[in-house]
Amino acid sequence: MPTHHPDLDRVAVEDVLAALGNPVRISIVRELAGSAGPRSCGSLPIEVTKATATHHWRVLRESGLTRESRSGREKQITLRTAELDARFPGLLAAVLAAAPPREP
Amino acid sequence: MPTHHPDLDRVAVEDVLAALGNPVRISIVRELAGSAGPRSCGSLPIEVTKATATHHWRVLRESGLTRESRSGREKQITLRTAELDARFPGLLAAVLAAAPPREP
DNA sequence: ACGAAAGTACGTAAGACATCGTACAGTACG
DNA sequence: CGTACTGTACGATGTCTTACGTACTTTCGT
Repeated sequence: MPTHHPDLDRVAVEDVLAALGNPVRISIVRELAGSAGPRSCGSLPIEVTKATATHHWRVLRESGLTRESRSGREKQITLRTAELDARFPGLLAAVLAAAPPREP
Repeated sequence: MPTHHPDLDRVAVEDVLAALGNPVRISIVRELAGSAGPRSCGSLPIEVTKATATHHWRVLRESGLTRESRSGREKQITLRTAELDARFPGLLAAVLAAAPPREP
């Protein structure tokens, strides 16, 4: 079964938002956005176990945010930046531009 | 205990996204955005029971998306549009501009 | 004062979600 | 070939979410 990547035209914005509405996943997305181009999964700074990471990668992929591919034993993951901006103009940029919350 | 509205500077973007990542809530937000100004809760087209609606209104309020007030026995609810745009520039606009998914 | 209306509080149930450990599969390298 | 490495599959578990019914509070009309 080849890995499935949804057609963005069929994705609802609330599903993208739900995928982004998780601290682990948004940190992955920020990391991917920080380095234009594919990134090997192993190089992502992740604070959960491998099994949990796999789960989050799948949620991101199924929501249409990322694209996955395989090279050797490593998985590569990319943000679908251009496609996302065509489907939801300005959304990803606005999310990525968000300043962190004030602490106290 | 007066109703609490968070200071948006202390809100993390992923919490706003999580609040928006639900079909009932995003439809409330779209409705509020469609009519600039406060809206009485009873006038919102909602497809859940009153108890569930109360739950969603609270999630929206606690995430910083809406402001609530009381007039008589009716509750008024507003989108914190300007504040949100100052804290997360372009985010709400991008979300609201999203086209619905293609059906088939 | 009484009854209807608008929400809320509370308890509860079903389902989704995040997380992990362990076992497994595929690939690379010696 | 055997071992190490990368990630997946599966199953378990605890927590969070969504949803509801019912009972209650407050407020408005009459």
